[in-house]
Amino acid sequence: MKQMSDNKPVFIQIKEWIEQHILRGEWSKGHQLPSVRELSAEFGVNPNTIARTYERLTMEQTIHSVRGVGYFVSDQAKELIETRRREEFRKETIPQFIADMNLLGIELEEFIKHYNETEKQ
Amino acid sequence: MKQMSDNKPVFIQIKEWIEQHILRGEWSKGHQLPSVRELSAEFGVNPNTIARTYERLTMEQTIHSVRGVGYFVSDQAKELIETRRREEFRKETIPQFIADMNLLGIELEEFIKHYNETEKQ
Amino acid sequence: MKQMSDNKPVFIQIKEWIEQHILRGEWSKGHQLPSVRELSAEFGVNPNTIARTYERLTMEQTIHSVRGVGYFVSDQAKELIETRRREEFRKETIPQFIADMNLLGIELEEFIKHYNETEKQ
Amino acid sequence: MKQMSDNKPVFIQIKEWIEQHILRGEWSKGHQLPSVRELSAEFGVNPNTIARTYERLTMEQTIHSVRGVGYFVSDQAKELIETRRREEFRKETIPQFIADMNLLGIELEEFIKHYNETEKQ
DNA sequence: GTGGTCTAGACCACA
DNA sequence: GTGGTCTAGACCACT
Repeated sequence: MKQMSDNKPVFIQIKEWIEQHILRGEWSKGHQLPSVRELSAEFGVNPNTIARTYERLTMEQTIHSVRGVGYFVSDQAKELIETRRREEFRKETIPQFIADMNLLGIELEEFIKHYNETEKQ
Repeated sequence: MKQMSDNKPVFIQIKEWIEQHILRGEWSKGHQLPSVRELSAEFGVNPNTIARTYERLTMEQTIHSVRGVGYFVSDQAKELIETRRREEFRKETIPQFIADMNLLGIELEEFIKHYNETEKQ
Repeated sequence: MKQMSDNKPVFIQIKEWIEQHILRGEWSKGHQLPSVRELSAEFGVNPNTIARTYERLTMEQTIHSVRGVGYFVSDQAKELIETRRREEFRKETIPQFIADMNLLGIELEEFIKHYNETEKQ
Repeated sequence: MKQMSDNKPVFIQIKEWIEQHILRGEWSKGHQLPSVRELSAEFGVNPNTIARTYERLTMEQTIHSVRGVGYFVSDQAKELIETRRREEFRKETIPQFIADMNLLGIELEEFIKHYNETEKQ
């Protein structure tokens, strides 16, 4: 059974887990997603929770359902996710991150060191 | 009346607003904070909400109360906040930030450019 | 409906009532606590009061919440409570108790007599 | 300026400070207490707070006022305080203390050791 | 005036 | 159903 972190709602965590697969190219367009039952078993959550995740992803046009068959990754899925996330990252995450660095006195050098160490792995 | 963003709970936003004042040195140790009623008027929220904020800050030993008198910034307040936040930033924020950069294909150069532009301001 | 003494705030009394259950081993790690509404009915207090109790126990890492599910006893709960209480007892309660004995002229023998009588019960 | 601990209301702390003097025999019956102004200066509190302390002690017949002269320790003061405190100590403090010892697994031997060490000082 | 506790009731997010 | 946040208003203890 997959492990989940705390804090975030479960259905958001599963949504992000799915988006990771798409972003990394592991699930490309047309790929069939695991069934609701399958995924609910894997995460140990109520099927309703998975249904809710799929519903949300459908609303965002990341996936689409084919009645009686299952859910599939949409054609534009990867681009949509990337665009949305990049924009948010540049407009909100980066400025906030830099503001925090300044406030806490974290130097750019320290960040670059962290970055390079992560890259090597 | 002070403006607040959405997303986060109000009492957390006010907590962070207070911590900013302390981190920036505007409210140093021994400084008396605005009274519960005063601050509730300033933010346009219920006094209970401010009381909750102060209660939490008290439990974190950032401030302390004197009954019938008011709330005061604790001696170790700034150090406590900085220590807590730096630890969280290094252990959680930075790794997550770098993971997102990689996932979204944001280059280190772009980040450094953002950083330098922010610095100049 | 459970009975409570006066003097102490209600939410503290309920907090201690919960800690007793944990200390006595009746509620071990992973045990699900009564829901906020359930306990508020049992003690005849407002749900907010129970929520406050649970919130404080959460901040002390004695319990933790799972949204939409409930509150659970944390793994380290018993040890945490015991450590905190023992420390307080040794550093504050015992010295104060002995000071009072001396001040009031209560002899050690009398205390030991009380102690042994209690033990037999 | 005298130091005060936290937690307890100031006027209670001052009340207990006065009672200590009487219990220890330092202020025997007929002894004139410090004036309100004097004591308020010594403790660094508002004169109202001292007035309230004296008022309470007067109500409990521990002291009495002579108009235009000051406050004096009553004849039965020491006995009154001792009786009240001893009763409370035997009926409430000791049983609670022993219950806590059992709950926290503090042995009688440890208590006696604490007791003897305090005695030597 | 200050903080501390509590009730009553609302609305939201989550499973 | 669960917890989480917030408002409105009350009463108390303390300075």
